[in-house]
Amino acid sequence: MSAKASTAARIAEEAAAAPLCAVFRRHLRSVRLKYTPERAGVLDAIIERDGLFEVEELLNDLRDRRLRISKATVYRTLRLLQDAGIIMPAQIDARQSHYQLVYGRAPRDQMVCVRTGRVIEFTDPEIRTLRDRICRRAGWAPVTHRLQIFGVSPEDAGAEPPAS
Amino acid sequence: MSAKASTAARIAEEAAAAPLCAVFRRHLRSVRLKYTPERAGVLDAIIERDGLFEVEELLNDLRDRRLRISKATVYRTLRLLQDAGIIMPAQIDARQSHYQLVYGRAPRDQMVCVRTGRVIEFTDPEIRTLRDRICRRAGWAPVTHRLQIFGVSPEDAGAEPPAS
DNA sequence: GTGCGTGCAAAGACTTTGCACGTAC
DNA sequence: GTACGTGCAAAGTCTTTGCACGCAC
Repeated sequence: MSAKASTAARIAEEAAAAPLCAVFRRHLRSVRLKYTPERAGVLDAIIERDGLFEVEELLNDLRDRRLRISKATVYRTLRLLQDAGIIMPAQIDARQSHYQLVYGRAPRDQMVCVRTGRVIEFTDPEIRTLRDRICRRAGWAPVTHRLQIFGVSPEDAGAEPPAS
Repeated sequence: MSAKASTAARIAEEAAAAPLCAVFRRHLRSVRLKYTPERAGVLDAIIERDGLFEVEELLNDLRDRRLRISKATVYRTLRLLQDAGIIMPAQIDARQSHYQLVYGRAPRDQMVCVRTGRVIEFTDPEIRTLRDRICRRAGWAPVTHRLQIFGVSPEDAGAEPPAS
């Protein structure tokens, strides 16, 4: 990806990110809950992470920002954000819990290197087209999808398999 | 899927299933481990399950067959089967651990109903083609993939969202 | 007798829950 | 004062590990 394309993508994402807190607020109101500083803090940290993140990272980020938000609250907020359709579990790895920001952006697909575990995110419009075609044939209404391609990246082709 | 197609598929799968224990045995030998009755029992139970399964189901199946194989051994065997490339984690749900049989069969993709959590497996050749094209462009060597399409199935269109 | 395999129970990693206290309308 | 939110610690769920015993070559 060129620097130019990446910059354009970032600007587009920042524009999309702006209303996220509004989306969250709207959802909370609809279920009669409040938009508290803790909840806002968690969402902000997620937006900063831009895409894929782990709970552990989020907790660190919040700690770094001197926001003292308990683990319990973070987990509770993650569930609310899921309900709001803002994030979804990414499930890269069974042990660690990864989530990804999904609201207002095309689903990010992942290529995972089976040698090193390295994850590269990408979006391919053809996947979406194919997904919608498959759904149409089956009579389903598509909502989103998750695609993980496992393979060996050229950089890691000589690497040892991970310790696991 | 018609009864005829399903029968044909089953026969094909049974043919493919036969050598699975040989594949496992070969892998075990290559890492200087033994093909024990416990390990065979776990693999058999997985083959019976045909595709997607959870650890809990496996444990029940083994118990039903009066095979007393401890949970620890099942988990240890699952790891070996993963190493052998026979199964892989399916990660449908963060809580339950799902696995799927992958050796010698096209990866099964899943459509997950967001209303009910119902999972339907399918295989679409175009997905594989697209996957390989994406890999080629990126210089990766494809190994396998996992695709989950989330949507609303026609049968469940009126259903309540799950309790979660 | 060395190496591997197993079951059991304990320990781990991560997540959820119960509870008491706070705060806002 | 009612309803919701939070932190803390405890409980829970699922998985892995430590250890002693057993078996096979």
